Amino acid sequence: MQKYTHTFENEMNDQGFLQNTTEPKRARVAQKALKSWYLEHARPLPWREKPSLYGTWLSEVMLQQTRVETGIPKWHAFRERFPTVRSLALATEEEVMKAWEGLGYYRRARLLHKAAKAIHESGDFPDTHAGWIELPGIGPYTAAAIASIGLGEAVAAVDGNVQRVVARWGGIEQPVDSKPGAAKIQAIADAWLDLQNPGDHNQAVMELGALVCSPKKPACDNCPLTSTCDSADNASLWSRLPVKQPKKKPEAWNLTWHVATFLNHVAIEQRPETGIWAKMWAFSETPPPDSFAEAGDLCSPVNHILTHKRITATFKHWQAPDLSTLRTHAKNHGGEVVTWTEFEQRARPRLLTKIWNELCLEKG
DNA sequence: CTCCGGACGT
DNA sequence: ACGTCCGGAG
Repeated sequence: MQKYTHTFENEMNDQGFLQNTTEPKRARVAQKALKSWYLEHARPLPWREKPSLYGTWLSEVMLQQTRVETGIPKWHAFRERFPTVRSLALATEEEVMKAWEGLGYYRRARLLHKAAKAIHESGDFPDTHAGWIELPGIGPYTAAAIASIGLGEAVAAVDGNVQRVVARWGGIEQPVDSKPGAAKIQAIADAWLDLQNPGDHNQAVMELGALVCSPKKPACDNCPLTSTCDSADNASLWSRLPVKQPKKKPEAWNLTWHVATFLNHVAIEQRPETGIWAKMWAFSETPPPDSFAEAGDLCSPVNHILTHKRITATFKHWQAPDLSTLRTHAKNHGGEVVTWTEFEQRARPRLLTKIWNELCLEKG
């Protein structure tokens, strides 16, 4: 874990004078400003109200790759469904997946469940950063966030918000996702860290990234760091930062789902353990045998754009001659037959839930 | 459309 | 170091 050992060398300022304030001083000035700003501007987020390790852990995992506004209602619903880590540990994976429905990155739900079992098994939550990072689904950021917020451990948490704030503040031009770039970001984050109050400090940096130092239009006028920030009111700099390594284009993907039905019953299957929508419930990607009557498309092709795939999904409708044929067909694919209403209880990809009413309307 | 965002498997 | 996983906002 990162300690407060980094030191900066003295630098010339842009007037060419040797600065009488060393870089660590500059970091302390930023830290102080951040602290008082946060006292005034921290949002009343639900997991901050009655903080608990369980609530903090859940919020941090949910907020990996998920926006706060999306996370809030899901966090409440999840806590209601699984009030304790024990109840989560004793739940089935199916139930956990269902509670995660719509949040995306479904592996997070399975890793959260695995971690809950490990915590339940060991009798309590880990009480150090080192303990947390051992758990499934807990990486460097999440471990640091939980350890600082929940345990008061002095570790700097670096997420996307922090990368942006720090890269702009320090004028870091290297890609933040490269090894040298990440090291620079971490060094500054470590130098900023408030050792007395690491949890609030980390949240302050992230809050600043969310509320003020936003990706598109940072509000430098309202920023507590303007006096020390390299990018303050410098659009040609902040608009380029943070630098990220170029990402490859998503591939186009045509997906055909074969919707085999008999009256209000439908054959469904659980997707494989790996790949897109792992272990979510959907339709078969292979057509049923000849005894099924082709009944056209259930709806016009649906476009669903993800970062890594541009999906065009077609829903081909097939009518089974009778219920037992439908059941046999489903069973051959490791699937099962349910009513549409029962299907709604399963964890389904967003692509399905977003056009669910159209599918049901046409189901006949 | 473009951009945003952590963990983990390879 | 790079690819794979999702969904929502602008």
